Amino acid sequence: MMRAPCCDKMGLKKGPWTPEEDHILITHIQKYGHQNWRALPKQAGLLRCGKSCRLRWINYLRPDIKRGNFSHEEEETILKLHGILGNKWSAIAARLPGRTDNEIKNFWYTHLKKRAERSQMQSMSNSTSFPLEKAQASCSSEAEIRMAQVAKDASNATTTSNEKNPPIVGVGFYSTEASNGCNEIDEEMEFWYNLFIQTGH
DNA sequence: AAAGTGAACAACCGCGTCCGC
DNA sequence: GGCGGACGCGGTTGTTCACTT
Repeated sequence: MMRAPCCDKMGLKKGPWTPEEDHILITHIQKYGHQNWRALPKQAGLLRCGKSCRLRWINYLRPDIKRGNFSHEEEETILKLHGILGNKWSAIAARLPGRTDNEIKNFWYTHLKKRAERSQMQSMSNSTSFPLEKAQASCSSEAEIRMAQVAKDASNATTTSNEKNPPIVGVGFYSTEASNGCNEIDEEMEFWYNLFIQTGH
């Protein structure tokens, strides 16, 4: 199928948004809403493509956006949800009110990825005394199975396209818990299971 | 003070899916 | 049921800024 050209149209501005453009976009959306992103820039008198407007609004101009540093709780939540959901940034963002998928994605790649990798390396070295595979094999609890199902459902509910992402395997931060035994994993699973239930999935 | 380097963040791009015609 | 426009998502790139040499 032929894809309609979007941002490559001649005459459309690219690059950083100016305060004036932000003001125009905010005013227009507050007045008329955003039923049609494609038509919006023309109606508002912006030399931007609809995609660019949408991104700007969703990631920075929405009134409910929470700016500033991530709290420790938010960090932990991202780490855990990423372990469950993988790179489903929109699904993760849905569990963090005021945070956007782009913000979380950036935060992951600049901060948390290294932490998760360190954690994984640590678990690798620990695995000589207590192999992860062994732990996982013996810990394939009912809670774990439920958790996988819930995570899958939650992911499907919030996003539809994602064949590209690898299967969700909690090797990263879960592995450290794995080395401590099954009970903690079960508790962890139960916690996140309950969280999903409470949030409606 | 200038150059180099890496981290952090903003924005763009391509693709898959949805949905109306 | 097929087509095509629009939207949303995730990956990637570009830019800015802070820090080091």
